[in-house]
Amino acid sequence: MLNLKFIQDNPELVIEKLAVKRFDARAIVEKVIELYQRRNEVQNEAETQKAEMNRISREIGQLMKAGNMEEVNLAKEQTVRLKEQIKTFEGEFDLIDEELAQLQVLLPNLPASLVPPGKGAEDNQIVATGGTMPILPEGAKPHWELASQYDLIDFELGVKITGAGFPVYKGFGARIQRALINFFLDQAREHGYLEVQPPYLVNEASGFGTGQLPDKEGQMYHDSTDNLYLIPTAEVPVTNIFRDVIVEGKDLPIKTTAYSACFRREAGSYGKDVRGLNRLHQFDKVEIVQVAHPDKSYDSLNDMVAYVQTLVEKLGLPYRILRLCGGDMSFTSALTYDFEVWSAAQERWLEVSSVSNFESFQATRLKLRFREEGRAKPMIAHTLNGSALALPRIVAAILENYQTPEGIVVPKVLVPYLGGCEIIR
RNA sequence: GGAGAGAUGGCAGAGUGGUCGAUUGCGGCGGUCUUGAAAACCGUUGUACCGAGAGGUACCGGGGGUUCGAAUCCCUCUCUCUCCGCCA
Repeated sequence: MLNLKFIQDNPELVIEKLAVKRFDARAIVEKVIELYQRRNEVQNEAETQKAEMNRISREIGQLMKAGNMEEVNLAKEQTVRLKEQIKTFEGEFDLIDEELAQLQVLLPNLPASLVPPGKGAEDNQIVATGGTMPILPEGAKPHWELASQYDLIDFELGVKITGAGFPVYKGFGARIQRALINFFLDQAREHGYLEVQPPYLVNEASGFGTGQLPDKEGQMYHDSTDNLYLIPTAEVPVTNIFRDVIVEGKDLPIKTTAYSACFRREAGSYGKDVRGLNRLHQFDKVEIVQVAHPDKSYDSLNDMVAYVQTLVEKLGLPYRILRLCGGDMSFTSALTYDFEVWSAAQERWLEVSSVSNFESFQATRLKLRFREEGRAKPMIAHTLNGSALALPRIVAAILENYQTPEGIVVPKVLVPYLGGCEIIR
């Protein structure tokens, strides 16, 4: 979320920047400034009174010691009115503070200056492409048919056990999941990321910290008995490692990676978008997260994009990198690059990674700060994350792009992870 | 799930109603001494908000209450530990 003081000092900048995200912030910004000023006034009043109250209380202590009960009672009378006034001011303060907090979370993050204007997906900028489009054999099939032909994934069985969007992977289908997870984790580790295994359920504070709550509540599965949320991405538990933490400036950037299953309700999705592996309620993903110095966070972003690029290249998948336009960006992001791979039989691009710099937006919620050497006050850090990578669409692209009349050819980098198997027949 | 104990600053650990943001030790930082280091000694060492500043306010797991005054008393929630039960 945006810092209140920043909003107060830069109202026009906030409004202008958020217009790029097609968000009309004027009314909220004006209200925030008004409330913020009022809150400070009330705070000043309340604190002046409290100071007086503290003074009298100390005095009473002295008088009691001296045994001067008459003056004690006199002093006590003084506090009655003060107490009431303090209560009134504090009540108003709490009210305003709550209202401010509610407004504050309505404002999206400001887009970085690189973010192109635009409404939706069609306005995203293609900043890089790579790989070569495969020439598929006669009678090439989409991945859901291949999955069933080679008995790799059973969608119907998943429907029986749970429901749509919860496939059962079998045999090489299951092994290729495991292979990809290990491949991605090994790669991340080699690039300096610390591997962690986070919880798959998180509490409300964590959901708030990364920005899923309060507004994206409907996208997460929720256990109401214990008030816990199933994670939609490892970003949530991993980033929340750093909630309420002050790190050393010299340790930045802090690079963390985690594999997790991800759970998304995906309310409102339908049609070809949810066919086969295109969109699932449960899927596997390896996530990379960085905590960075504010001056260096765009270096981190570039570093992460370059890293993800090596992954899709090693898998031999044709890909393109998009810089998302204002209208297509997430609420929390300042700059996002999406990776898409070509799904040759479906003849469409599939998003397999989204790499974002959140600047101080998450860190402000998280109270994630760092201490720079030689500087007294801790400062808010920057956070970034990216998929590296999400499995299902990678699997879809591999199945489709690597199909031959003899079977599915295994990408070279995965062969050692599949016990030397070079083709799935 | 049942019974009991507990939660204090980076860590350990005092403090059971009055000047306590908090004794002390360790650790960290700065200094003296030393060719350098260690040891010893001296000093310093939380965060947030308000304020131009002086300074003020809040925070002793979270929330609420009693009181002129709460780390300290009461209620409640969460978590940790010990024992019992159950168990991958």
